[in-house]
Amino acid sequence: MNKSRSVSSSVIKRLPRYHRFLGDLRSKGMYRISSKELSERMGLTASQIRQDLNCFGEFGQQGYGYNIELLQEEIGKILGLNSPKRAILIGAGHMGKALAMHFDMTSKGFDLIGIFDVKPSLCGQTVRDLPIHSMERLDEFCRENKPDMAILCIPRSAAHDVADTLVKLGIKGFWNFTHYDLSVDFPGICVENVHLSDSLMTLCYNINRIDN
Amino acid sequence: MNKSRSVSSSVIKRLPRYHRFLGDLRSKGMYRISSKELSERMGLTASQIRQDLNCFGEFGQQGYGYNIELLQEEIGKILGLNSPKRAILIGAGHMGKALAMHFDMTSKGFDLIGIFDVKPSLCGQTVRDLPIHSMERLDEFCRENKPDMAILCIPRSAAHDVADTLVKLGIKGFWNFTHYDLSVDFPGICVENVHLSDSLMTLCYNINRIDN
DNA sequence: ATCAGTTTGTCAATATTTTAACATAATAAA
DNA sequence: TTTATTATGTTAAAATATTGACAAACTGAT
Repeated sequence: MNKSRSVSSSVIKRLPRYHRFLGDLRSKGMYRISSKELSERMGLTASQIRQDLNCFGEFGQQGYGYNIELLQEEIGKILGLNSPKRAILIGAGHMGKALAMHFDMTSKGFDLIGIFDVKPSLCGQTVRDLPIHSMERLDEFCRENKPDMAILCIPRSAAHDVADTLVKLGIKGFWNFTHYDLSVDFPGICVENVHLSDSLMTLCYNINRIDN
Repeated sequence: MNKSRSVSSSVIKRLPRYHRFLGDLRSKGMYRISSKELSERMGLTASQIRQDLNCFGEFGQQGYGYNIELLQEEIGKILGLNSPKRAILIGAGHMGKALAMHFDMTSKGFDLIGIFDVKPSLCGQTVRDLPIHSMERLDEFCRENKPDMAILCIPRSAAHDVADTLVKLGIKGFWNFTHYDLSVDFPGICVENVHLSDSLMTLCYNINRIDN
């Protein structure tokens, strides 16, 4: 099914959005859609949608379009949402807690299996049935539970060292909320930086542009 | 100083990252840097950095490089961080509270001036010295305080209608944490979608790729 | 069964983004 | 002062990404 050559990251970054829109259409009771109609709803070109999907196979039918349910499933498979990976959360401050409580990771390919924080006062507390462990237990926990990925909600200053430790414990990817670019330090490891500051500054720029 | 033709969003999206790295260098006591050295630290090409900066003016000197402090200031000005805009937060659930408490908006060009939530039990509570208002007070508040921007931390289902109301009340930009693409609905309004789900799915894809 | 109308997958053309190359100008050392 | 070195701003080339065009294939109505 997969075409062998590697797919550009521009395409990959659009897949979750397709997945989301197709989910919406499904919940509206729709069962089929053409690239043209989908493109209008998403604010893209039909050509781009067809081009993107073609990186992975042929999911549509001429004269008919795409089966919405089928296509969403396929994109889910491509993204790997079906076989959840184990995730641990490092840092149970406001952001960490918000993510753990508010965010359904299971439907996005991950299961949260452990929470850690340096702060002794937090240890023992429970978030969504998971106890917050002391950082001292990290080593042991990772060897027992083999998590695949870590969510970093820790101060900037701690980011590099904690990430270094985690890489040595076998962590393969980071969802990084720290104001620090991990990708530069760890080539070969997957990093998704969520730089909230950056997006806010971009918004600031854009608001100024329409004003002036 | 500004060159008149509009600058591509690829360039704009890199500016906050430059700003951040330059801040780091400053705090390390460095005062000058060449595009070559900066590129190595950031994992870019020197050419790209020079090209990017050139969209806005000439900030360096041949044979010397860039003055770090000066360049950071200039990028801050370009982004508009100097003249803070007024922001309101809609939705004081976990994510909303985490942002309000955890996040320094002032240094990113915004001042948080009001918080709103539909839930009656939250109203009256205080977050960082700001009271949480009922949504009924939104109209009055906006007319009095003229906020420029709204942070949306509300359920998906409410997103469109709330945004619609806010646009009518003069809001010019959204920092949108809802799983919903506002940009499609409101052309002309600035929207920064923070789709945490999307970045998590992208990470899932990438972790699978290195596994297989 | 036939035929007009759709819509895909793909190839080719266009546009955008990134990288490389280099003339020019400043630095810093002799 | 002179000269070798450094490093910018800018132009040109290469690489990517997006869009347009169309033959082939299916739908659905007659």
